[in-house]
Amino acid sequence: MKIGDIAKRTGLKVETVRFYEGEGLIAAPRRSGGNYRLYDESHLDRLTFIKRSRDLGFTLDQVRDLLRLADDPRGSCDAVDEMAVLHIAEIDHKLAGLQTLREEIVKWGRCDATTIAECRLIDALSSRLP
Amino acid sequence: MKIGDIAKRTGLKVETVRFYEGEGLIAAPRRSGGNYRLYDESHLDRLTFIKRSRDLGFTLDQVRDLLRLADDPRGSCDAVDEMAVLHIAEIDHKLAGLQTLREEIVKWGRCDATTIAECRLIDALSSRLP
DNA sequence: CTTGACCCTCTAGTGACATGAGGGTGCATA
DNA sequence: TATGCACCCTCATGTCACTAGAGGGTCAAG
Repeated sequence: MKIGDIAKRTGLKVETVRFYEGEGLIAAPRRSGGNYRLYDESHLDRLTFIKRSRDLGFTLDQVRDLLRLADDPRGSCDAVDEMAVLHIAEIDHKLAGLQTLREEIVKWGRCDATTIAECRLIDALSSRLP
Repeated sequence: MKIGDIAKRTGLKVETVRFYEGEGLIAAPRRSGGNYRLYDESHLDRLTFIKRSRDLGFTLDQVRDLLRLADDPRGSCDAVDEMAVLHIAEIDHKLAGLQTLREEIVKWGRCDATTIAECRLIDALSSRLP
């Protein structure tokens, strides 16, 4: 598999795959005569793991941790569990923040004024902080 | 007002205030004999506006637009309105994404396995993409 | 007169890539 | 054989919105 193929199969961009290699998240693959990267199924598995973890919102550092844990089949599952729980807490925090924010904006309602001078949105933004 | 005072009153960090000046979001204030920045109420207003906009999730470029609009009291309010609507749409998109993500993680349930080899979380992450 | 809180400029780092320059490879078609 | 085209390579730099640090200066209180 060339880098374009594996990118397509994982849903990553070509540049991102190279970036992950530079970051040490995946091993450098062998090269073709023309110096092209050649990947096999093990790379596909690893990149899939990374892609899914990233899609779930884990940072690259967290992905590094998950990979280390996943690489030891006899290790304990507890650490993974803990990461998931913490991650959910973070997501809930973000959800709450976005909800509040949405309500804030909706609260302005549609601005029926015609000029900026009477615009409620601009008004709300201009008001001094409490 | 010195930079520390205005930072406290706006809820911004000192470095952020200087950063906004460098970015041209606020005018450079006059200086004291000792080369300290000295701010007045107009700076306070503008920084408050920026801070509130940022808290609501607008990017600095959007803040720039909002400032330009706010600076013309006779201008039309429509553009501001449109930005708010677009912004809400973006927020809804993010909310939906986070919800899905949360469900994904919760779906794994608590991992009652003891070793990584049986861990459902690791399993879910390893599975090939559809 | 010294201490400590505050201020200054300038540079570099963060996360997770994206973009572009300037070139090489490999295969099909004219 | 030449040529076009899609794909690949490395290396450098840009993105966003700050944040941190080095190395210094200012100012009021005790």
